[in-house]
Amino acid sequence: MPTLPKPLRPRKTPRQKRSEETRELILESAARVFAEHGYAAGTTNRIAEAAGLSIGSLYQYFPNKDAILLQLARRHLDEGRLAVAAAFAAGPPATWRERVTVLVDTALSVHRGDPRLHQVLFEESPRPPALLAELRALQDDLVDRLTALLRADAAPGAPDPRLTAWFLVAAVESLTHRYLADQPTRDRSAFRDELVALLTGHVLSAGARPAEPPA
Amino acid sequence: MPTLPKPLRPRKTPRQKRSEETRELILESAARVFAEHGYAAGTTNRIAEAAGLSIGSLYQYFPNKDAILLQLARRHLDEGRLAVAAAFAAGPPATWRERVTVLVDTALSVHRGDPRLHQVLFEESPRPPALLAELRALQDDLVDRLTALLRADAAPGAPDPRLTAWFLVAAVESLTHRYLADQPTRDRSAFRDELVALLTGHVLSAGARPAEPPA
Amino acid sequence: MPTLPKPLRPRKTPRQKRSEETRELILESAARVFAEHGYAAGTTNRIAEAAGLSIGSLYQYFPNKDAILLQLARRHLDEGRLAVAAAFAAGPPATWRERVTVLVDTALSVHRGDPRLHQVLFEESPRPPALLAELRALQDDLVDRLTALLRADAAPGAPDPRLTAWFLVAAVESLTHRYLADQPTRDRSAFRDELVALLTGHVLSAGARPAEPPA
Amino acid sequence: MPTLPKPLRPRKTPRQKRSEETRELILESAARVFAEHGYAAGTTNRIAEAAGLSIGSLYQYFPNKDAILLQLARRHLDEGRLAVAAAFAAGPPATWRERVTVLVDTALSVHRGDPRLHQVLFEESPRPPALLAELRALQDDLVDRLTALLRADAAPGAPDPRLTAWFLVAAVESLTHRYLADQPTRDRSAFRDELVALLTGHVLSAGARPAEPPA
DNA sequence: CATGAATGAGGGTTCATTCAT
DNA sequence: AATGAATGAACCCTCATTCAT
Repeated sequence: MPTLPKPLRPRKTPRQKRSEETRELILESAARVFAEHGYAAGTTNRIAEAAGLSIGSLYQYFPNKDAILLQLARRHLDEGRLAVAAAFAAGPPATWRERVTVLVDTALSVHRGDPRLHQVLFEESPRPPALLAELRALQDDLVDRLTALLRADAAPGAPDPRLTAWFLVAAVESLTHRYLADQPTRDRSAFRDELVALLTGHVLSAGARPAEPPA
Repeated sequence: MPTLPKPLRPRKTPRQKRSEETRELILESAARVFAEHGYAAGTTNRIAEAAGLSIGSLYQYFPNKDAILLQLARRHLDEGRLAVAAAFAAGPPATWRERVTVLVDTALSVHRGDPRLHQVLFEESPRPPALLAELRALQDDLVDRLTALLRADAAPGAPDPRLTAWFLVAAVESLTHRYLADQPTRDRSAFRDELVALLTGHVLSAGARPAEPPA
Repeated sequence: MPTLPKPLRPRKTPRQKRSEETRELILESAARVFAEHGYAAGTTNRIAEAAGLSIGSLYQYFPNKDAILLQLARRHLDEGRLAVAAAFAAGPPATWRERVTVLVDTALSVHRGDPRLHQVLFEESPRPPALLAELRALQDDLVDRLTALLRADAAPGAPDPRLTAWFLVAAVESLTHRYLADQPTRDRSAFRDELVALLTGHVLSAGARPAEPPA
Repeated sequence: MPTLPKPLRPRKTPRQKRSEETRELILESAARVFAEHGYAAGTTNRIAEAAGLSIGSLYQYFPNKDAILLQLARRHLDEGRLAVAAAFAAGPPATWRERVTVLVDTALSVHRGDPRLHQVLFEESPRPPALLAELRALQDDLVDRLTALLRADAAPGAPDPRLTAWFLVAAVESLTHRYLADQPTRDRSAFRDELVALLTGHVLSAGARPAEPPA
């Protein structure tokens, strides 16, 4: 297609796109503001200001403060869902060490953004029941998958595999979260290795057949 | 009511004591209110009402809302400090299984009160830097003690004992907290046993001399 | 009981009474403000200012703007109910001229306050269904009473007495209202006489037995 | 010609026919929106949307919200003026029954459109003094005409004919309005007949020579 | 002329805090 | 000390109006 003469070239930033960008801008600003100030002090005016917009403009993109929050939360959730799906896309890895590693790496990548924001979104803010349900569903799905794997490998007399699976999921999430907030060591890979070791060891000793190459 | 003749007037009621009781009453009410409503919706009026006092009286015992919060937080901290001190009072227990068990039980007992209140106090509310520092100091103290013990037992080539100690502390706290919020099983002792097993196993395999009586 | 020394005499303006006075003050101010500015522009801030109170104080007496409005409206309604009840307390007057006169005088006294306020309360503002129902019930009650009287006197072939009763009620209210807003003559009694003549004549010619002393 | 106050001057002289149509479209949409939502909630955005225009376009046809309202109000007034003029074009009808019938029918046809809109325009909205003056002028004109007719027929000792004329006008308008809002009977002609009877009877008994052909 | 994103004053309401009694 | 009425800054949100494209 020949380049049109300048005055006839279609305008850039068509409406749709421009609008989408502003929404994005607001969400990013809101993420920063909520992370820094928490939910209650994360005022819509502050968000608008952080986005370089007037308060009126903000309300042309979101019907109210909680809608911004909800959108932010759903994104985090979707990211998590995607990560879990990706991790199990081609079937679970063969060894528990690998499985745990995938979990840990996924958690690290999902939480990288900002642990404080995560906290505000999922603990401090008013969470509509639908969101809570989604959050729990996501966690339960992961626990279910891991429970199934544990059962497949279970030695007789092993403890409740569902509880063990819960420990895996909870430990990965909680400790990753805490690490990012606490930073006990600057060396992230040391944290990663220790967490993988902690959980792999536990799963194996908890009765899973050590279908692993000897360490 | 006619004024009683001076000699019969009851001996000046220990003002101090009465005062102290009112402070206590306010703190307890505040704990309930914050746990139920969160920080922002935990209004001073609600607290006063819960305490059966007028708002004016409340402000005669605390200069402002955050002072109530701070006091509450410091108490939790003190409780923790006390628990740690008690656990290590007569020297640490002999085996790692026992040491971990003490940690877990302590955490369970400290958090039993109300995990939501704990969250409000240490995550949702505006925490003055001084409080944050104390919180961190308490945790660091515990990490220090455990690091020392780990070093004493360390096999050559073991991973950074400070990181391992951090894992112990963080895992105990985070998972206890999460358990109380999540309740994956009603059976608290199952949770306890699994957590003890998880951490004991890890410490030992992380290089601590298995100076333990065979399980 | 002996007179107590001055400083010990019980304080005047006990809590209850003072509070009641403030409520009253707010309602009066609101009436003025609504009458002058209408519903939308009758802002709570303006009302507070008119009452010489801060906005915060206003909200200690009423939970929101519409509660003030509702209270005002109910008062008007109660006044109306009372007036109707009073008018018919000892049975209706004997002649239609007297009956109509009572209606007109009642309407004049009820509307004397401020016809614009009446309008704002019952036409311009968001009226909760319950209020509308009360309003209609009041009117229907009056129409019912008059219908019964008309039926008692009805000549054969008279028009629908319910419609005639409705005309009586509607005309008294509407024209009184309009008179007060319009003031076509300063002489209120001229208005009164003409309205009484208008309606009495109509009722009689509409078929009611002229059980009246010949004019 | 004196310069109009700026905000009320039409923004441009519509030269184009298309332009005139768009103005019309906006006015119709505004009428619907005001009638449905009232003045305050009848937002310019809603009007623009109802007209299928952008808010920007709306402001190219009217300088502000109140200009739309004013135009709408003036139209109603013009309609009324026209109706009055038409009714009296070939001289007033011969009998008072006919005269009153014309008044009532005119009122019914003028208000048929939408009584709620009428209310919004003339009672709920901020009415510029100029509009109020026009409204009153229109009413006064009608009252004047009727007063003249009454005087022509007046028996000695009749009450103030101006007041009687005012009653005629006010009753026709108010009761028509109220009937349309209240609908005490579905049968419009019953209402019409009763109103005509009410007013005719009054005029005659108020002293007008009964120069009527026997009904 | 059309569009619709942007603006910001202003409205209802809450709540920590003060102060007269 | 106790009381609770009073205060007003600050919050969320709406809407008439403007302006760059």
